[in-house]
Amino acid sequence: MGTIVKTSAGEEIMQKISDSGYKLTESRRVVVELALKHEGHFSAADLYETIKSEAPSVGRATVFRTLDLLTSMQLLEKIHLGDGCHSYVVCQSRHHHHLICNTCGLTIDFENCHLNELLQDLSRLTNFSIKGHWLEVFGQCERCQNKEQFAVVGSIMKKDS
Amino acid sequence: MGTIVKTSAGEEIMQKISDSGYKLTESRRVVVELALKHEGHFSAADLYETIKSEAPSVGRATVFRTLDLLTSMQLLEKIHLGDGCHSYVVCQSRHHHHLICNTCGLTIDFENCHLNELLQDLSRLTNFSIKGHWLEVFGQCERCQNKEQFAVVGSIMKKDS
DNA sequence: GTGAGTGCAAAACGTTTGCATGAGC
DNA sequence: GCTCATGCAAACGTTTTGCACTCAC
Repeated sequence: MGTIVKTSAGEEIMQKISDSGYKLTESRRVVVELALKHEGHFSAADLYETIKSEAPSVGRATVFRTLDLLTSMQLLEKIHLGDGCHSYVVCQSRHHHHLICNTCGLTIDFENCHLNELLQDLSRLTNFSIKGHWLEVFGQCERCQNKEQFAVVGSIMKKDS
Repeated sequence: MGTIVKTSAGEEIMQKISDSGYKLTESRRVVVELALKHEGHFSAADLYETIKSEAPSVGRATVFRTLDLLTSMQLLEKIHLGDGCHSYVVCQSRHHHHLICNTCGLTIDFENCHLNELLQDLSRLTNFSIKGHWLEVFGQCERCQNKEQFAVVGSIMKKDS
């Protein structure tokens, strides 16, 4: 307990932190490694819960500060879920969007949004100077679709267990 | 001061509230009318500030409760700004998206997002069952673009006023 | 050695809730 | 008159901040 396995992706991020002139501290390494452990998106609270059990010496404020740092370096991205909560996802490419599983949180990136034509039309019609856009797609991943079928059967079988 | 002008749009919303079986109270009327006063999006805090000066008897909790009610009736929609704050916009049509001015908050709805092809591709590639999507476009409206030009000139002219 | 970074606790923030009172139907 | 809705205040969860200490450079 308490041993944080260092991943290569984590080391890569630590390198970028160092390259940007920030110090390589143990707390930052913990936050980075545990953030990478999450398959999909995660909230600050999720991450802090994990940290409390795996590396209890790291404080809550440090989690928020490190998440902010990573977000400002575009290594993480803040996303919004349907219910209004915000979460973070690890960020790979420059301009991209997310396909998010509402059930398990699995997040898949995609790049080409084919929106250029729409944005040009909008700009022409409204005289807005368009600065950016934000697209998120919600659904259910293959695994959760299958699980849900099993779950229904299961709940019938062991009702009021 | 303290006089809430009743708009026809406001009366229309009040009618829908009544039709849905909710009571037509003075507080709800105040929230609806002052929400309609906002040209673009507004936060709960924005609205409560306005209410504190125009109708100070209405409590904070009522503002939140009424915003929730209007959102659940799809008369308002909760949107997310780039910085992570949520705001509300008055909602006209069924499926639509928003073009938002980053400077003044002016919000323009548009309906056709031409995303069907993209969503089909995504579904095919990932085996996700796609439930919905969310698109917001950010930019600067014509008026704010012009204002910004003046503002630059202005600040040069009366620097350190 | 120095200052950026930290942990802790308290504060701030936005939002929700419990409850006695009041207004709409 | 009955109930829903309200105002108030307190509680809540999340995020930020102030401060003394410490660790990476």
